[in-house]
Amino acid sequence: MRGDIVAGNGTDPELGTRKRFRQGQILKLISSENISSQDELRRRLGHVKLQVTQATLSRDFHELKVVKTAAGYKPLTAVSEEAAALPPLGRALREYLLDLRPAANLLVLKTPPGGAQPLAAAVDAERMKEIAGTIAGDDTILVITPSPAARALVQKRMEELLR
Amino acid sequence: MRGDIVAGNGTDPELGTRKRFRQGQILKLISSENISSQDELRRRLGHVKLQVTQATLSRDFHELKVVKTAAGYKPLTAVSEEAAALPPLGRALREYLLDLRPAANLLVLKTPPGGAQPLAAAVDAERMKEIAGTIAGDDTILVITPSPAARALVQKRMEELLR
DNA sequence: GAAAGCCTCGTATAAATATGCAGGCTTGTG
DNA sequence: CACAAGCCTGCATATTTATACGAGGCTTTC
Repeated sequence: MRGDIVAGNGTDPELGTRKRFRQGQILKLISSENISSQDELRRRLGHVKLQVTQATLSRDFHELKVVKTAAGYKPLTAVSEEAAALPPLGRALREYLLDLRPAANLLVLKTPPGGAQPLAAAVDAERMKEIAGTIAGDDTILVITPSPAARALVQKRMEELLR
Repeated sequence: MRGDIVAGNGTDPELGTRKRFRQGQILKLISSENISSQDELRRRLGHVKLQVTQATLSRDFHELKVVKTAAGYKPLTAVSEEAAALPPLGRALREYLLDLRPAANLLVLKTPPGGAQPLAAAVDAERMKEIAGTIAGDDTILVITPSPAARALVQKRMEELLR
């Protein structure tokens, strides 16, 4: 027996209308203004005659699939959810690469112990035509290209993937 | 003078290498396993000989633009960031629509007071060929279509946008 | 029309995340 | 070498978010 004044469906003429309206306002506010917390949003909604608690907004965000990003709250559509994942090689490089050294037509990649095999596999999987082949030990990979020019190209691509 | 044992750059052979490696592992872990908090992630990283605090992971997430979604942590690429926004009509409907009533070849939309004009503008902007025209008052919009069939189509589309 | 099932939502609080501060590294620079 | 600057990070804690619980309203069912 803690709460006293409770809401129910409030003054709803139709079922769930208040909620839907509020969620619409939420989407509008987060896309226009720069809101930095659910509590701030709660205060803004007050201006529009919508009184709710932070808890409700947390639930709304969940339903609307709104996430908090460095640049404010964003609705996450099905589309954008899929797009979220690094390409294999990019991920492998980030994961394992410690050093990348050019040597004429060769590229020497250093990894932590045991990292060479998996990273080499990712490089191979990329099937870059500039790569003649790879040899991987325990913490070192030799990437062999036909020429220094090709090597430069491969190197550039890897550096971009690391960004 | 609170902390005693502090990390600095640790055993880094190269500057910032440890950090990069850790961030790679983070991306790998969050994409494969189902991690539900930064602290859980911290424990997982322990298995791979990476000792860090939750605070550091929070900072890593920020740098990697990783956000927390209902379905785990996701890296937010530039691409997916753009995709985040509802189409105008969908947003307007969510924002204003209280009720949607069919009537022969007409569709009556109810909004909160003052909502009719903006919503009607969004409907007009959509330029659906099944819509002959709209008339908006203060809290009601009349959408006029040539036939009941066209009306059904428009209605269906709006309901989908609301879903 | 009472019971059961469902929503929606507030309260209180637990859980998760972000951050101010300080210290250890490393890298210049005079 | 001493000193300053910049980084990465831990610690402690402030801030933010999620949730267990229960209330009240609505609808459906017998």
